[in-house]
Amino acid sequence: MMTMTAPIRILVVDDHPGFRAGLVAMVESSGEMKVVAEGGDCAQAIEAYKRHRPDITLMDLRLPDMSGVEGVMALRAHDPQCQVIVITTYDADEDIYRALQAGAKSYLLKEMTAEELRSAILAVARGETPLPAQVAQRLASRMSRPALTRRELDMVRLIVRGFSNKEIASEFGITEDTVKGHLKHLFVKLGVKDRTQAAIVALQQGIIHLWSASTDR
Amino acid sequence: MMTMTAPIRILVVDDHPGFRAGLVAMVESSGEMKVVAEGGDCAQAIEAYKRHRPDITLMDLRLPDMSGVEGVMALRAHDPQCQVIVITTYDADEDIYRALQAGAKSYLLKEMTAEELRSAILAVARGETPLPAQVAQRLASRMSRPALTRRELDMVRLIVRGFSNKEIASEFGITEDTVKGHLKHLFVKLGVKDRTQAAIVALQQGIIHLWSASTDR
DNA sequence: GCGGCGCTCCGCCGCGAGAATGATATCACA
DNA sequence: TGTGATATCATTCTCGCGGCGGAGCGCCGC
Repeated sequence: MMTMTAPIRILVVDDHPGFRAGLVAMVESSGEMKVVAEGGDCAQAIEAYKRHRPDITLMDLRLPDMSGVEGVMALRAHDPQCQVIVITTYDADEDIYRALQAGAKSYLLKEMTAEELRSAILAVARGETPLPAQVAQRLASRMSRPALTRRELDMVRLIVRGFSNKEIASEFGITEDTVKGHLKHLFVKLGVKDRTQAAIVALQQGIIHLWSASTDR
Repeated sequence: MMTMTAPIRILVVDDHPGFRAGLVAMVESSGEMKVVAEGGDCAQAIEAYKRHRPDITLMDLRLPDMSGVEGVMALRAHDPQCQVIVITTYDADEDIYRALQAGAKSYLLKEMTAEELRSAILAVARGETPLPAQVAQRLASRMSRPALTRRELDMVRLIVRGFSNKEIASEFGITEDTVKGHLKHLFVKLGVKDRTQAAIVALQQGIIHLWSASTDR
């Protein structure tokens, strides 16, 4: 049985040793919480979670082995009760949406202060889902935007990789006219006029990422 | 007169309080160096530099008020002898090139360990310019690439903002044919076939950034 | 059952984009 | 002085892109 005064036990997952050290310092500057384990990728995170059963997990979105969203889902698949707070530099609305969708309890930006971090951890420990004003605002803008269909996502992914309409068509085994139809809808939803702007907007909003669309990184 | 055993005095500039704390922890885990001041943007950095005259400045590339490259130039304009180490998540070759061009003595990625950081600081303090293998490799690939002219840079900037050839032409007061000519050269240099791919490649290589091309961020 | 939505396919049509080629002026540098 | 790089403007041509309208099919939910 956990008493009221027992410190909150925390797992930190980030591929930057420097930022991990910073998180540890911020967390442990107060006696009410302590870091019990650290990890640099999702595999280590799951391993550490099983061993230490932390009350709260702080997780970066961009990790070497898989995305933080996948990491959150993996942790929740293993323990649906786990409390994950995503901490990242990426404030694109789609990233926020997906992370919360995956089951994250909060979404913080790396610009946050130590006080903001600790108050968010305490709130999540109380069962709340605190969202900073800036993040909540971006999430709202995501909500008011029409969702892209699977096909439209396929389109924008290949557009960013430089595919022509014909190449996209043969990639999916459909007609070029069908591709044009999807693009038409895509442009309307993104509020753009051509494929180039569609690619840029998709990158800005976090719908796709350069590190997943390019050959390496 | 500084003696051999006096600690190296360091200024840390990063807009993330968490990462600043991590850098401080990593630096001060050894007695041979200490952080004498911190800053969250370039203005604070220059202010702190004038007051504390640090031996070495650790600077992030992305800052709220101006880019880290501008920050390096500003510091060196004030004191050409200043020793700046850029520390960033961005490993695009153009970023590396510009930072070193601006006078940075080293370029480290945030994935580095505490040991790598400290050895780089010691090396710079000795007058060397240490570059991690990964960074050196990307810098080399940048070197083997033809440099873009000023006009070609103008082109790619407006392409990323969704301008058509006609709009680009009127923006600069030149003919659409001239724009086409520049684009032709640009495509060859970037190794692409159309404006969409040019935009993507320019973003990947760090020639331009979404946060400087879009309306906000 | 029926409407709505997503996916598919079809036509027509205008325009912008890019390829090919050539010419001229300027400037830096050898 | 000549050579190369840069920037400018021009002509012609082809083709991919995107606009516009229509239409059939399957799935899901009310």
